[in-house]
Amino acid sequence: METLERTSTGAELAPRLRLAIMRLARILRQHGQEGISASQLSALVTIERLDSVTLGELASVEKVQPPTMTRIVDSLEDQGLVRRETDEQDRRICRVSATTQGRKMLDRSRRRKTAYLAAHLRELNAEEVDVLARAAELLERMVGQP
Amino acid sequence: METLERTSTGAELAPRLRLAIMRLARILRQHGQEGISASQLSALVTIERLDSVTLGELASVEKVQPPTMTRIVDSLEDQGLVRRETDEQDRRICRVSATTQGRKMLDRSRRRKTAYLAAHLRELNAEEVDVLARAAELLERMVGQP
DNA sequence: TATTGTTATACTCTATAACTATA
DNA sequence: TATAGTTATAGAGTATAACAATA
Repeated sequence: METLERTSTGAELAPRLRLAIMRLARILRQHGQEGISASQLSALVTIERLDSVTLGELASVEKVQPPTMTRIVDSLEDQGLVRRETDEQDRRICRVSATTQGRKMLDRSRRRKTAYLAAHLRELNAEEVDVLARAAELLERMVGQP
Repeated sequence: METLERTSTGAELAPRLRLAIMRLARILRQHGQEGISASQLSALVTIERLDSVTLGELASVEKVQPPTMTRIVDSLEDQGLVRRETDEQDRRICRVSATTQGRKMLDRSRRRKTAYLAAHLRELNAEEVDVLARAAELLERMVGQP
């Protein structure tokens, strides 16, 4: 053996991985496009996840100011994708949840992105799919997913 | 052995991979932030890559309309990050290239994203880094990189 | 006359400041 | 008086339509 295993812990890997991830994400974003804007879609995802979330929480999670979230929720509500409800204990608070129609739209958007990815995964052999499956686990750990 | 290897070619993998990629990309975007807007940064990346690119090509690659690209290049030029030059053969054409300062800004932005990723890669063992290195190759192939 | 890029104008998305309703 | 959300207003960013310069 000429040398030990390269002890690189990502110094060369990081820039390549970064570029590939960013490009793939951009492609997936384009394929997920429904009729709604990126910020509306993002908010809808969060609304479904946190269900019955207050407008303030929502603004904070989505990193926009409350007036902006008021507008976003307005337009989602106009499109029948979410529902506003006044909190019964504290009537200043407004809770937002996804309608059935909103959930369906999310499903469609996800399915399109997934379909794009799946189509490309089909071109790989079993061993390569396995590598990506293990990579997915590692990436999930990295972004703090359960 | 109870069953054959699952012959899944990504049907279960695709949604997980999609989610992990999108989240990581979002985190990296936040870490790369310099003082310029996302569309300015994106255009600058393309300008550096295609060097001496015409404004029309640039608009087409970045998927914006020419007037929008005129604005973006205006502001990049005001900040000293790119340079406009009139084509000598055809004086209708305007060619754009990155200045030294523009390239430095790209380097900084990339270094920050890379540093974030590298920090997380350091928490992995050699075998896991290897899995991600192989995954990077596969993702590169998937997004059509050389 | 056709093509490349720019200017004029309008619409969307976002923010800050001021306001309303409730606690 | 303090808090949750909304309305008013202004600044980016983008698009389409009209224009200028060049081929």
